[in-house]
Amino acid sequence: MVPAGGIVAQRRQRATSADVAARAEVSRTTVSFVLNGRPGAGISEETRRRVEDAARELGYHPHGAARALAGGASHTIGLVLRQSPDQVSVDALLAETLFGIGSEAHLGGYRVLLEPLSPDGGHYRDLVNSQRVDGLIVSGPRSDDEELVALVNEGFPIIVQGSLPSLAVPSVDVDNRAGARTAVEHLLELGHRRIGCITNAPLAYTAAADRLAGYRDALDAAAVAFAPALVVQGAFDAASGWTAMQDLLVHAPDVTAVFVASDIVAFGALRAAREAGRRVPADLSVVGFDDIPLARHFDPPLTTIRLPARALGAAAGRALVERLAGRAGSERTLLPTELVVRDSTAARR
Amino acid sequence: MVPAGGIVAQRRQRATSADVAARAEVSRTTVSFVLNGRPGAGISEETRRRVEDAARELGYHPHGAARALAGGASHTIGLVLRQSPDQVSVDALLAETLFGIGSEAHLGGYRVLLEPLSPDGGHYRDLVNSQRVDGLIVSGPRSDDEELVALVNEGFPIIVQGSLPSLAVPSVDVDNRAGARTAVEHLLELGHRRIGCITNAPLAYTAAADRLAGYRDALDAAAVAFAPALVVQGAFDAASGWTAMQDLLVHAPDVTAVFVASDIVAFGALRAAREAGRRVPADLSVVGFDDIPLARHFDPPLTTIRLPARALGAAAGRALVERLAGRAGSERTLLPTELVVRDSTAARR
DNA sequence: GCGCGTTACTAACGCGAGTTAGTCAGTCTC
DNA sequence: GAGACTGACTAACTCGCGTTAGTAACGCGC
Repeated sequence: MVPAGGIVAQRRQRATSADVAARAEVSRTTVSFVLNGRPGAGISEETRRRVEDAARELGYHPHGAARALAGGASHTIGLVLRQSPDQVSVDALLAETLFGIGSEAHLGGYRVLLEPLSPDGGHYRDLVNSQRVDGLIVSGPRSDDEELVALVNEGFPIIVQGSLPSLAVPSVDVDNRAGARTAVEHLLELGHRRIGCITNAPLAYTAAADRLAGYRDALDAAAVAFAPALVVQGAFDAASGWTAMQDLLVHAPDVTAVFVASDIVAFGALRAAREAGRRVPADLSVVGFDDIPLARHFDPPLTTIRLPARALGAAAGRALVERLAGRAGSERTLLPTELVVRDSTAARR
Repeated sequence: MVPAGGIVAQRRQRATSADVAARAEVSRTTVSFVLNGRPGAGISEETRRRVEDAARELGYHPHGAARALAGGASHTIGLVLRQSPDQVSVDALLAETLFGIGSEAHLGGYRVLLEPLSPDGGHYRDLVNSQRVDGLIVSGPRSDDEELVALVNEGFPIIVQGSLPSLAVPSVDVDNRAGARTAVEHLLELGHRRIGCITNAPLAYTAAADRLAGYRDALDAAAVAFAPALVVQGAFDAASGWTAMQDLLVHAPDVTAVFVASDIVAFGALRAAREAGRRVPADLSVVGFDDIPLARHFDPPLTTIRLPARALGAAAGRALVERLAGRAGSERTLLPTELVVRDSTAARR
């Protein structure tokens, strides 16, 4: 029968460690020792069992805040997400990244507190001040982020996801340069020599500069002269790729291949190529970068460099967990990329 | 001079409310009253100022865990993110959604704790048990989610983002049905009468069923007979759209327009149309749904229904905050969509 | 000059854990 | 058989804050 008083479900009173102690007829200290598997604490097998049984029977779950207060650690890491133009492709892979971070955090016994910031500001300092997080992962950092600089200088545990050459802080990123190099090597192997490059963003962005450097690396290694006229800057979106490819085909009509340092930009570039009457890959080979989910459905399906989003998140999470455990990891982790060959590239005729 | 002992920056000892009290020469209680602006507590202007000054000078920030423990509320909401196939398009808009949730949570004084789950399982019950969150937003729920059912029955504050008709729980979703209707009305206004429909997912997904219902609504209102042969099921990705459109054009070659209930699926459909020699929009008008960032760059730029991702997140956040404040909101919130006319639709010739 | 109501505070308890410094009984050593 | 040691626990303190119950001073009415 439903007790009088209403339809609201009775909220069973939470069991505390004192309840467990009472039920197991031991002290709270013993409960704490048993449940936290404290090494070196002499606990008899019999007592241990009694405590564990009592905890189970009462449905005991330690109270997070109490534990944080007493233990001096929140067991929580903060994830600062900054929405900025260079993130558009990362956005597409955001879900993957989050899962990566989350799974590693869990392995280390941490939860993830999210702090989404608008591009033009917003503070996360308070997360640190209020001791809500033990460490931070800052994604898409800007070099003019004073909060970040201050926190790093104070020695607060931070891992940056992305690149921030101006600041000495451990970071995790994809190996943009090596990835770009791989992309261009693929084109070289197909016999192309006049290879254009459309950047993913203005070169002030390190990711863009790095990818361009990878392009040059590949050319240098193959002893192909670098021609500045073959490089056009894109800017995050497909529209920029469209105009960039138009430019390129006008000023360097003899290119037989183009490395476009972003799938989204490449999407626009493909269209421009089509409109200029160049068949891809028959007349023009195109390699992208990122491998967004839609890339396999481009027309033609895009050969590209896969950005390991989940692994990236996992690496960031792991690095922070390691750091919090006192094990200092490497200062900079670069994740390898992978060439995914589809139908937008072909041997030079 | 750097003090002996190492390069590690001195971590200034955090100030506690007791420190503030000492400095202001009042009791800790007074500090608490002042800083929490407690109504009805007689505090003289002079004292208030002394406390505020002391707090500022010491750089005092209340300790989150202590506050949670004493206050009985974590001031944190949990966000459960489930990665499932029907989320692919939502994924593309995930960043926006997160910002929406985050900003509303902040307004209500809450932080967001993220719990990413794999499609095949993972638990979030523990977030609740450990009192780490005061409420939950569950995104992409499944009707067979027993944890969810149990928590809802216990009266735990939950807002579902998406649809879950089988469970009586407050939810927030985009108005799929009305959006689809708008899309099809647009086609009808352009003079089309043989209008196909490619669903975004199998009809077991409520979003897919709702969008199909909106399609029928529009036809009914215009007294256009519904023809089952004009409906083909898509399944999340562009490949499914490709085959669906091929099917449709074979079995109903006389269609002059198609409503595709997902931009990503539409992307594949556009390609199939092109390959079948149908020019869009001259021979065939296409309307999508979602307005993913890339839609404006499709070939042709896609007319579609905008899914207000940020507003969706904000609505979910607001609903939960309201609920936690004891103000019961509506059980179900449906957000309006907006027709975005681009170049994939034209008047019937 | 005693009670009553304000005003402006404060002492002390409680939240639910983790942790330090024991206690106490039994065993081993020489 | 006194002292050292070990094993198995526990009393009591701590973390930083919110909050309840109370106090002390003051004015006011009669």
